[in-house]
Amino acid sequence: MRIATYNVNGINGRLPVVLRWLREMNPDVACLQELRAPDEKFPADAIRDAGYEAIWHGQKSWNGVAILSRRGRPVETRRGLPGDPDDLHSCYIEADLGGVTVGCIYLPNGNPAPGPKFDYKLAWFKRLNAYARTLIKRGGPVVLCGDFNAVPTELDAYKPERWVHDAVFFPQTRAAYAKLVAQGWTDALRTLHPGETIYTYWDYFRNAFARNAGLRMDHLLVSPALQPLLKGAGVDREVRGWEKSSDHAPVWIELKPLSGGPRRPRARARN
DNA sequence: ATGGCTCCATACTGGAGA
Repeated sequence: MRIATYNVNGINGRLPVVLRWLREMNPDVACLQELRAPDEKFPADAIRDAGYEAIWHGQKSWNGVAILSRRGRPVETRRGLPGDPDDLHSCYIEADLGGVTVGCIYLPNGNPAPGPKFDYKLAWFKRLNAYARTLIKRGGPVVLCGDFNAVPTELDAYKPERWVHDAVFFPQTRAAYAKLVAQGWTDALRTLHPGETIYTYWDYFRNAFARNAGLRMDHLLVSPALQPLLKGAGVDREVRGWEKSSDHAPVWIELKPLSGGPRRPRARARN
């Protein structure tokens, strides 16, 4: 089972790229961020024609998250993080997909930092961490993925010194991310590829992609119950080089099939 | 410190992204 996350930077402007990516990479589940479209402008028909059922939480111009599945309709379990009923930003949606809980995150960017936008980012991060802890305590199989707008370590940035004044690399941002992972989550990309240069974002300026001047800030975190099933992780890097690409590339994990339960014999292989 | 590029809105320009 392949679960992917992709910050599309405008679902309608990006639709041809997204459909091509779904067709070529064929993820079972796709979490999208930065739809930048209200609910009524989500291209549900085109996505259904591509073989995916979807749930989404849109917003005019900014933010917006969606979960797509080609293995049956995602069953929505939450939209929006708990802890602030006045927060109207569309930045979190969650679904059950065949027994796996998948949370799709668009963590606020927070620039300029310091300032009120950065304060909002840190407050949002704090709410995420509080909620993520309840997921860990519940003990089930969970994937939390998306654009965290957090660059975990210096290894995850080309020329990290250029980013020290940016909200994605601020010490408080990295500390919040480290605190989240320390709850028991496995950062899939980094755990399976320790020491490697892995980027998921290259800005549109300065020919950044061609120079591989990127950042790693799109992440897939798996809960302890899923960690033994994690068998692969990667970045669909070539998508970033396609015509009219997002500034992010899709990122994915591959999970072994969930067993039907501790006492149930393994199902016989289907042809 | 700024700009480079690209998206969206309702547009001939500006805000946000990171």
